Amino acid sequence: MKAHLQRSNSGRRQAVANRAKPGKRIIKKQRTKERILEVALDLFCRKGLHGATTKEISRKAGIAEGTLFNYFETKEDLALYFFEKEAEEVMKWFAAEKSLRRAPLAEQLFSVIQRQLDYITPYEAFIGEVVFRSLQPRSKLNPLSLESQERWIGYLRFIRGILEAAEKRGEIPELGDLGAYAFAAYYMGIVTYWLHDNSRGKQKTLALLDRSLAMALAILRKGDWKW
Amino acid sequence: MKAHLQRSNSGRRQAVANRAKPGKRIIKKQRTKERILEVALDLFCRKGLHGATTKEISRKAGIAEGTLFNYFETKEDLALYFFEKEAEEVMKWFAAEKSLRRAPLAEQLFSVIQRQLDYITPYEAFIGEVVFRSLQPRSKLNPLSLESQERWIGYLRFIRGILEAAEKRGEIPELGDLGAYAFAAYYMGIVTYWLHDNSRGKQKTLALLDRSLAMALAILRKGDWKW
DNA sequence: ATGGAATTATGAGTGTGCTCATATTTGTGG
DNA sequence: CCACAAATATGAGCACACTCATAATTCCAT
Repeated sequence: MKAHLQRSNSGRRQAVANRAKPGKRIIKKQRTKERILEVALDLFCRKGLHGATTKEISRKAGIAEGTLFNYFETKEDLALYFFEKEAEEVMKWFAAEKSLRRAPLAEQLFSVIQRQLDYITPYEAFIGEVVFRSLQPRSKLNPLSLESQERWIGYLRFIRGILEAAEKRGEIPELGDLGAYAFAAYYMGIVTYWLHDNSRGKQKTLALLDRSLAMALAILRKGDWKW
Repeated sequence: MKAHLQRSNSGRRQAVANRAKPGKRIIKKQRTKERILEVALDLFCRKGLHGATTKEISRKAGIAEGTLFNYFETKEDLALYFFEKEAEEVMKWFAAEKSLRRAPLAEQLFSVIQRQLDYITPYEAFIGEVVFRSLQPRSKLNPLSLESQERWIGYLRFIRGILEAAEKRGEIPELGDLGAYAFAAYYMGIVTYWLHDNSRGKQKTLALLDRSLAMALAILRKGDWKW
């Protein structure tokens, strides 16, 4: 088991002791991370993931080339950070949005996806290069296999929760794990469509979302499918 | 417009003139390509796409490092070759299999996917690293964007053809381009599931295929969805 | 304040995928 | 058979992502 990043045990003591003093180290660390992310976002958008080099990112962030890798294991991880944050963000948002709690499933899912798409809009230029790689397991011979899968576990549980609630309300039959799994595949399809959608305000994608979700749920409601 | 590979105009004259004499060049070329593919398949399976190096592939194939790139633009392209060949293969097979021509759509699609999965079984260890990259557009800033999309056009047209025939038979409503598009997303989901399926003979995947296809088509048959 | 431990920064070094000017091989017309 | 052109092979060289031994910084007990 390798520790890819230089790790610290800080924070544990901090959390217990004085919470008003963040400490010079933590502040610096956070500032550096923010600078990296800021510069990386700019370069990824302008040059794409492939076109932007870690050397340039480091230079413009004012750090040494090696320092970058103390913050992100790989360049790909750096790019994926934006995608991961978007998932976290939407989960928080959904938890807070109480009016959605009792809305019909179609509306919930539509809102979730729409919100996610909104969120990744600034990353449109490079997110396509990276999204699918995060989904895929690396080679089974590669020790990173599990790790890359874990990225999605939190999100899948989130979706699973939404679906389970709908199952309990009797909106849809019991789908089990496959429900969230199917949704993930569906979401990936939507993102792909979205990436190629040149209509104003991505209207076409929104229309497709609306129609396809309505259709899928209308169907699930009708039949009594036994899985 | 760059020509990435050293190209030849050979073959044109050959085709018109003497077809019994392949010519030393063409033979050598083909042999080299075969050796590369043989070695690459072995190494990709044993070490994964990331673990196998172009240096080792070249060495074991008995060619210089640079020669490899006269045959395949990138290492990724080399790996994708196996996936592309599989698509070609299944299209040929389907065209030849006359009994399938008038089979119900579910059976057709099931057969197609099952055949494709069978075909990629030897590549299981590394295909996951590569499949999704071929689907995705590279960055819009990257000139390779269109190219990587073109990989799928042939296959999508093939699926489109099958769906259109079913539309004309009245099996399903008219879906337009979205039909093939949805199928591709579905297929990607199945492949992902297949990659993680450890059941004997991938039974779970086959069961899922069966159920999900039957369900999807039963649904499409029922409603009169206007797109 | 001070020494020492824990943490973070550094950049020369490594092996990689890939390029390109050059050399070699193959095909063709005289 | 011989020049000449076209196609193909070659490997030194390049920029890249990433590593790691070492240096610099921060923290804390004394």
